[in-house]
Amino acid sequence: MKPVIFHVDLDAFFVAVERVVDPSLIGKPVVVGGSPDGRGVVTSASYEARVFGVRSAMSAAVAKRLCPEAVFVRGSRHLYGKFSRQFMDVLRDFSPLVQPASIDEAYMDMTGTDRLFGPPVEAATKIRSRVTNEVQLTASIGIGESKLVAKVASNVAKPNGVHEVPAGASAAFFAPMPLRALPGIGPKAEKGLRMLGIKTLGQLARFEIGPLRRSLGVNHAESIQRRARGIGSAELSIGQGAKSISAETTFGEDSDDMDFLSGTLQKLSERVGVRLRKSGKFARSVSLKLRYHDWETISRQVTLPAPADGDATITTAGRELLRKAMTKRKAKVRLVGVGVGNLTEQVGQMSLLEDVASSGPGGLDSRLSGTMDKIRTRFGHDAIQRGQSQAKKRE
DNA sequence: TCTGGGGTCCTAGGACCC
DNA sequence: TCTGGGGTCCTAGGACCC
Repeated sequence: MKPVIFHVDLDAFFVAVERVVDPSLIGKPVVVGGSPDGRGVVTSASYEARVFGVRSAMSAAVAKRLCPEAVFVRGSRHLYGKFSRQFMDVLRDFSPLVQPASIDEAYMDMTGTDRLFGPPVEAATKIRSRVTNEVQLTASIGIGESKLVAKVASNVAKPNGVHEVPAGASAAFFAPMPLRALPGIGPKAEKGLRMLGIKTLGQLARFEIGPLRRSLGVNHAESIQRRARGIGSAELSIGQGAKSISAETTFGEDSDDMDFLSGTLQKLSERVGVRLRKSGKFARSVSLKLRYHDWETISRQVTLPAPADGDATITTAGRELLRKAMTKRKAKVRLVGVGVGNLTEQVGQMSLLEDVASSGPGGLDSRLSGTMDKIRTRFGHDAIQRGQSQAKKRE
């Protein structure tokens, strides 16, 4: 049986949620994102704002210049998470195979559901009306024989529509499209391909592999060309959870004050730690990210002696990386970030020789952090703080 | 115009082991 | 005293996506 994959994508998600909460925003140009007076960028713009050229990822200051009458909204992760969960729950009523791809989109394997919901387009209509009724948001759905085709099709369907690409018609569907329509071709790849005279996916699909390899690298060239021909996987990956967890912040003003940087790093580490413990996993590595005033961005990583989930372990490792990095390049910094990676589900057998009393799983740091999580859940995040972060409150 | 925050995947080099 | 080849782990950086 030919696979039937849906890609379901909420329309202008952040803006749409803000309008559910505050209906006075309906019909106005709305920009969700950072402050236009500081270093904010646009996360999402309503269609009314897009008319003025406002796009996501552009600086909020520029957006304001393009569209002075736009309403700027800060946005709340928490709120978006709530809507996202409701949305995913609706999808799971239609198929057990749902793969969330981000906060506002998911793939569904709808193969063989005809008898339950009718042919694909009819099923898509049912899903969309349930999303509208229960989550108060509109969704667009792309239907194809692979995740790749479904994803591109949902973009064609936008806003508030359905687009089906029949099995076997994928290559023809892609052929006239511009390069950037293919997920995986960004600004760099587009530039390289344009220099070869390639403008459409059809041209890319037929192009000689030799020059493509020289432009994109051997592996990338072959995978991009395969995708341009409409060939993609229909396999959904379900329920693996995050592979890394990180938190970062950009300062209002660049700083090279070690006390300040170190204090910020501790707060970020605690935020990461809370999410890590919530996931039930343990980290085998800790990473630091620094962006200097001149936009040079570095990352440094260490592997921990044993998997850990405690705040102090993350903070200590991050501090050590920070100290080394700032010794090597002492310049003002605009962004600092901390992350954990190589997450493991289970804790291996601990060697008796290993000193894990303080940092390891079930060790002092892990248990203390867990206790702090419980207190924070009951009384709020600021109810309790570990030693050193109190003196350094100056964000 | 001046660039957020959260992720994923890939590449490439060096260390280390057999 | 002139050095192979394969595999795995670790680290750094970059492209890309939402």
